[in-house]
Amino acid sequence: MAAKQKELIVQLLRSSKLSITDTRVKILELFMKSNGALEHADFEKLSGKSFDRVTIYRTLQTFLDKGIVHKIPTTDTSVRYAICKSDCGEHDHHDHHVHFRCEECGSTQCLDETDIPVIQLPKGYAAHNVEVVVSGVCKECK
Amino acid sequence: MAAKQKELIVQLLRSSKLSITDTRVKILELFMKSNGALEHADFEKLSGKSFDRVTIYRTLQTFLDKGIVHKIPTTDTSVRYAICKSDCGEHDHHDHHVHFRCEECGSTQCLDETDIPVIQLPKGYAAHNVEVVVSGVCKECK
DNA sequence: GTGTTTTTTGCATCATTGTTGCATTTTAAT
DNA sequence: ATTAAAATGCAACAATGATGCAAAAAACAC
Repeated sequence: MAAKQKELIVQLLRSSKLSITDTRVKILELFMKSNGALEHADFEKLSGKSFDRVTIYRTLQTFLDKGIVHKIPTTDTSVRYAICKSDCGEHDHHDHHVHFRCEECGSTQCLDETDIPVIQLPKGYAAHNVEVVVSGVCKECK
Repeated sequence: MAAKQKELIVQLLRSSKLSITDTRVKILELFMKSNGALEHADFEKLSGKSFDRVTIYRTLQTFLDKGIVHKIPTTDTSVRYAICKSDCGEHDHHDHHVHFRCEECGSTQCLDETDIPVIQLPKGYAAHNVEVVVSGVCKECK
């Protein structure tokens, strides 16, 4: 089980041409364990303070650069990251799914099955990426 | 012109049961002058440093509480505010339009004419609010 | 208008978040 | 096992935001 997951993580890092380090493996484990988005503070808590703040920042930035994770828009100063399930490459990164923020439990989830609609913009605007964040009550809290 | 705008601002503050102060009037003027979203740092710059940082924070929070402005989601730590054009009340606040973030000039605009689509969520989820942020190139930068 | 009460502001202080430079450690490659 | 490259931890710093409290300004009553 855990060994299998570790193997997956190693593969993922290899295919992104990243060295295998404790921090990276641990952070990816945390991503896979949680079914929602995580923010920086979560990693400090969940990892049991074993990693330096700065290392976590740099690790998340590296994962972003490589398209392993993506950011989710928020209306506050928090920065939330979710792991990319599908076809996010290093250079052409798009999230083709909706993000859901539960007002009860505060969790943020990726609704992978829910496609984002096509938005008809006014003349003169060119769209590269569309982010949809729905807030409400999730199925666990209902 | 300017007198007329001032009058509008006073009316707006009165109808929200807020006292008329220099800071509030100035910040609302800046909102009306700019056709996009503003963040805290903008007010410090645009107002010519004449107001205290804390006062600006508190003023924006007050406007949020009263439904005069709303926040726009971002993927970084910045918090962007836009003035509510339409039917945002104190308790039932919804933005029924799309936000556009230009990758060239960095501005964020409200596309008041562009309605947000209805999102079909998975079973068990209840939606209260939907935020759509499109990024790309705006008509000024094209 | 004047005086009083309430609200707002400015300042000092503190907490949190994120960044950078550099020495040390770890990983990868030979 | 040795060496070169990359990642980490630490110290220091900057930016953002919050809170308590005294001074100033606005609103209200007269």
